[in-house]
Amino acid sequence: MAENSVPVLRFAPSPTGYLHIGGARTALFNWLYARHSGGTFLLRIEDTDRERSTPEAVAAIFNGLSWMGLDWDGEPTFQFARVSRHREVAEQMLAKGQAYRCYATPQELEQMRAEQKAKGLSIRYDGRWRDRTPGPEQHNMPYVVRLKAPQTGETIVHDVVQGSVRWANDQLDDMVLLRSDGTPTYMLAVVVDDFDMGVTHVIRGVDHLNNAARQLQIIQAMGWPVPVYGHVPLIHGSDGAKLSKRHGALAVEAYRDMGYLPEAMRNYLLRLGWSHGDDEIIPTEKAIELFDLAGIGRSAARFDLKKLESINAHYMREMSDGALAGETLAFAQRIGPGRSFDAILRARLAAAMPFLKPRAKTLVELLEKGDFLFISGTPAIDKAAAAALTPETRGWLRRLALELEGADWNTSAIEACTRGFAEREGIKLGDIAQPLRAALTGRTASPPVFDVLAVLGREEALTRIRAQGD
RNA sequence: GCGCCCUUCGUCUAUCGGUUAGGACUCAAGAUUUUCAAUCUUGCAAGAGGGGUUCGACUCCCCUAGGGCGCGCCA
Repeated sequence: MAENSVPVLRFAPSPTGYLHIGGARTALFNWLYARHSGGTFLLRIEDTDRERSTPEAVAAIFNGLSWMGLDWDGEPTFQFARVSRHREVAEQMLAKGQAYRCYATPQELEQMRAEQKAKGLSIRYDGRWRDRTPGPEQHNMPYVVRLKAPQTGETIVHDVVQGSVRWANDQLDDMVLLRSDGTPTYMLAVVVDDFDMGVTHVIRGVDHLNNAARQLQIIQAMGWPVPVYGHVPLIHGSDGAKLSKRHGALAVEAYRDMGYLPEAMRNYLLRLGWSHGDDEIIPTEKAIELFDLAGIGRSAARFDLKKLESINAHYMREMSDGALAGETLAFAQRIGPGRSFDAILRARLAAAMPFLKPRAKTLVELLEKGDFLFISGTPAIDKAAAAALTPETRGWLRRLALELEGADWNTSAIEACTRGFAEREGIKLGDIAQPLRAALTGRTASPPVFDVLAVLGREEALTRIRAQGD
């Protein structure tokens, strides 16, 4: 194991779809460890499956990682561009007798598997061409190159999260290295690329644990250094089943559009499977400082939107008013193209932020709760708010507006004025506060009314109150 | 079917043989309050089952059950 060198980590997704939650966490762990250890974080696009790889998916991966704030070092590697190198390694193995040509046809193999299944045997290649020399009838026939894997003994993967996992070699068959069209398989490509890129730590999902054994056999055949392996548990849906489309949002960009902050996402994903004592809120900077491979747990975690929400709410409250306002506006413009905000609206939002942000768990909710800020004139009055506007309360509003005209326009002055009004009218503050809130926001729940008055400004506020005054 | 992995409150987790099994989310109650939040306080809630090992097991071993992953000329 390359212990003395600077760690080289990589994230190697195949571009066949969006960047999903599980991939994002794998990328996060790799990134955190690289940043923690002063190592390198590389990105490799595994696009050897020409059928399923798309440029859109490549873009989605770039965008997803960028949104997550996971920056990679150097230019991304595209695996397909390296096929000749992969082939070269396969040829070397062939020359050294560590691989062999197999002329079995797909149909033949299919039949073999069917027979194995019928007999209740485990399904694996039976090595029919392992020690067979091709005869004249094989001349010009298509063949694949297979690894001549050891048949006795065992292959042991020393994994930093799973421990030492061992397979009896007779459980592992001779895998295909080169397809009949001369292109490399994933197993070969991964090993060759990791070696060429100097990858020292392979951190990925447990779904690759079995692959690690097979890849290790190739590495051993080539006499290459063995990377440190770490196979992290998968993320499941809230029902405990494998995360799939029926669980709804899988793409990280979907969470961006639901109004989650990348920092919150990082914190949440980090805690899914990794812990540091009782720490829950771990900002990225702290995470880089603390992250270690030893802290990764072994069991699968369920995705819990409520907790993500809670963490997101925390980071929103922590963010400075100006920064959050900027974030919110940018978000609003992205999800609602064409929506623009003039300087007055921007200023209003920033001013309202201190009492708006503790009331929202996502940017979407923030925008929704603050919608009364973005309109000019009378807000739409909802049903409950309408009930607060009776002939009697409308009368109060009309008279209050008169008094407010002369008040200083800041929260405490407005409050003092209103309290004085209530006292003179012989009513409780709450009696006037609710109709006032209804007139200003169209709702019965809102930030403190006096703050709303202050933020809206004298003109706008009085217009709304007068509109509801009888 | 075969191989490998996993199993502490509903969820994420702490515990690295000796704790009243801790924290967080959720939920409930209370405090605060012009509403709703935020905040604070309190509460509900867990070692899958069965065997061992040990003076003593959530922790170590075995079995069972449940769940997951893999078994392609996909990655």
